Amino acid sequence: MNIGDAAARSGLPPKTIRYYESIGLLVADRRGNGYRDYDDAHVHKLRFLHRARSLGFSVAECRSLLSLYEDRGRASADVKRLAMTKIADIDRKLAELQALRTTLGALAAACHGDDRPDCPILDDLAGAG
Amino acid sequence: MNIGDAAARSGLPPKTIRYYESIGLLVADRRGNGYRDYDDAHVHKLRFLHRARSLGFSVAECRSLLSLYEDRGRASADVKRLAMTKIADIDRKLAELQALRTTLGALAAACHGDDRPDCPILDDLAGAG
DNA sequence: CTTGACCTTCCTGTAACTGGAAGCACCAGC
DNA sequence: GCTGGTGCTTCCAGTTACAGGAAGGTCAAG
Repeated sequence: MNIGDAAARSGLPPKTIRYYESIGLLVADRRGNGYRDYDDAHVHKLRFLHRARSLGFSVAECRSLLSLYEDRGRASADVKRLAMTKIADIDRKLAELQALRTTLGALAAACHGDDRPDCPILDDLAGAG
Repeated sequence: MNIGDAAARSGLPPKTIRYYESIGLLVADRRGNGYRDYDDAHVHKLRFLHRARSLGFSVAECRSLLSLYEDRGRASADVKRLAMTKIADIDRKLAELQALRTTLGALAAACHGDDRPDCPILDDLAGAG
């Protein structure tokens, strides 16, 4: 099938699929006219990549996951290790964002937000840096 | 003072300060030898930028904040609006990350993580995309 | 006078695409 | 056979917010 159909079935835009091929992540076959040619196995892997990306795995991590996926004899521990690392990353980001949320929330709450020039938000930015 | 001192006092690397100047965010004076020259007002604004960036404001938003900061007659409502938008962004990201965290956590918990090839994480990636 | 630290500009690379231009392929209709 | 429209190809540029590094000028100390 053409890249457009593969895109529709995988949920990834054609541009992204070509990009993945350009970095060697998933290379398609070619037909006589130069068009890329996809079969169900390709689409399956594209969906795999789509899901993995949406779960926050980087493209580099997707490359590992894909090769683990294609390796019939791999140990589940290898996959779990990647997942645990990713979870730790997420927890760090969550903590950071929550701290930001708290700080900004407090500043916004302290700001009366009317037409007066006095503003605790700017005061904080100016003073606490 | 030289850019190195301004960097030390503001907490921003010289590279970043030059970058900010290159995009017109904060332009320094120049001395006869071509060196950038900073005074306390510059350093103050650099610290302002440093703090605002660390609070998650984009460089574009920092530009707005800085011009609001320099505008003695601005209304605090303008600043608060920016902050509230940013808070909404943060809340969206938090929700996304928490959903990721839940999904990945469940997958990792279901994976026995030993040397057997059976792996719920890969099964999910393969099937749920 | 030399050494080393600091400054300058410019170029490249990062992550993961997205948008757009120029040009070929294919199919339907006339 | 020709035309139109859609889809495919490649390649180039832009995005965000810098970081790394090269080549070369400047300055203070010894």
